[in-house]
Amino acid sequence: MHFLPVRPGFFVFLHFFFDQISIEVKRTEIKHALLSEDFEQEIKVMGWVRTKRTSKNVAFIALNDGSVMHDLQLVVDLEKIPEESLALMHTGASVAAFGKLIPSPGSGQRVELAVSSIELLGEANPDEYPLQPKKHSLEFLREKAHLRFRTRTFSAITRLRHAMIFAIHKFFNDRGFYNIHSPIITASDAEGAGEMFQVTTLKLEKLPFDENGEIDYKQDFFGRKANLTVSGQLEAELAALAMSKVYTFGPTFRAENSNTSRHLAEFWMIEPEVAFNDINDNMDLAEEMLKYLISYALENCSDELQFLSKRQQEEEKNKKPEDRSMELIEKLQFVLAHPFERITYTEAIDILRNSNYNKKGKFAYPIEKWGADLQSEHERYLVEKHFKKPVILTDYPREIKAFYMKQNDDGKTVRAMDVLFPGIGEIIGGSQREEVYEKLLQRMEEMHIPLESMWWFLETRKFGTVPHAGYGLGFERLMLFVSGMTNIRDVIPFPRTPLNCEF
RNA sequence: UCCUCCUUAGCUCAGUUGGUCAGAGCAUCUGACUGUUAAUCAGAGGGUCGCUGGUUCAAGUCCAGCAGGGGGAGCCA
Repeated sequence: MHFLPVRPGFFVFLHFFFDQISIEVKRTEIKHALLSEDFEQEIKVMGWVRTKRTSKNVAFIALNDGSVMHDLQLVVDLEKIPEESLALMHTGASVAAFGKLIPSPGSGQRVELAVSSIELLGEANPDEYPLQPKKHSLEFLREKAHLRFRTRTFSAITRLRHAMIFAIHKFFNDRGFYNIHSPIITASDAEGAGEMFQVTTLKLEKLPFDENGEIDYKQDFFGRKANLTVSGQLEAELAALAMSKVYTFGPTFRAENSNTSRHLAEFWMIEPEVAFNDINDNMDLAEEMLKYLISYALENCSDELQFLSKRQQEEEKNKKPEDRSMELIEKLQFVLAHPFERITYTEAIDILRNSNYNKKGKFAYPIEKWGADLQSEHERYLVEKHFKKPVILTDYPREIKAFYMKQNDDGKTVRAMDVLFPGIGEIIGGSQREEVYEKLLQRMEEMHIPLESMWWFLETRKFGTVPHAGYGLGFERLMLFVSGMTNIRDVIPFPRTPLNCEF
């Protein structure tokens, strides 16, 4: 808590000489003011006006500075401070207020600030300022991404997002993991994780060509073709095969033309990679991590979760009761209370094939034979209808999974692992990795992975190879689940999607 | 990229089978008001109904194209 380093009397003296109250006194954050028991010292708060209500003798300003969910109520006695001086303090204006905290006689807040002086820092012309003290659509706010931090919803999400970022680092740090900064720019285009953004300093309007008429990348910045990373996994593997337990947490770029509420062209991914871990250790780690993060949110962001829960219920009140989500906090506690269901792809196919949904033809893609990739509707059925809790699917057919996954002895499946969450779908994708040089090489050749650019990856299997496993967690998908939001563009400050790079 | 829906005042939305259909709430301004909680009450201003064509005596209302946005699918995290 920061209170004035001076006695009240001295401050009045100061204030007499310095009309600008913003200069001499340290600002008290609203978060701290709301918890304060000190009703003697005068404090200064600064923030943005949420609403202003005026009556004959008194005016109320709800002030927020982003430090906490709640606003501080400023009470202005209009006999001491003329109403004209409040005229420009509309919603969105920035204000510095000075006064003593007092216990609030009104309901709705414990304390409020009895304003002794107040100063407009920056006006927000209501004819132009687009945000109002009312509900705006999330679509509208996406087009006002520069201002949407000012809304309760986005300030709540921003604080929650920070808490989750912090909790991820804490989780891994507490368990002896090392954070690895995997490269953002890579020359390998072999991950097979999707279309890549190319990085170049070549002049696009004047490309250099070689004798074969091909673009001459020898003249490019790196002397070769380069891209933004689609995954830090391969580099994390290199680190894990020396440091044992590592994780990356960095931006990831996919140039897919994906237009869904679950995909971004730029997103943040957490990729732990652990030497000596097998697929079961991998599942344990994933489940422990997700539960840790959820309980961290429950313990540290209860105001935000309560607000987001109310927001979600308000949003869904027009839905049929059976289509409504489980209440947010209840949903999070439910996930904590139950072990994730762990089944193999083969078992999942059997469940789906024998389901009433399949027999009644309710699937757009009926389950017929083993080997087909599961559609979203199938994953949703397993998670939301059949098991009604998170599900970890393992041992997928090797034909539908990446080259680096550990091959099972059956010759048909690999030790892949997808964690499926209700409403989100795949929140984690991972696997035990193929550590046997010959098997990895063979699989890379079969899948036409360019070996010459992956020599370094292969060498880790040549020198001191060990079993290891890891996975990728889509950070924004975690945010969707924890916040109860439904569009991934609303849980990242500045979403990057096809045709959208405004802010 | 495919399917589907939407685009009316600053914001959220009503506008029934094409014919007083240019409306409401919030916001803004004016006034009232006992300390309010997205305050309340009364009044005022505010829109070439996304854009471009077409059908019709007549088009927010029907048709076509374009633009922007939503939801679903695929790709995946």
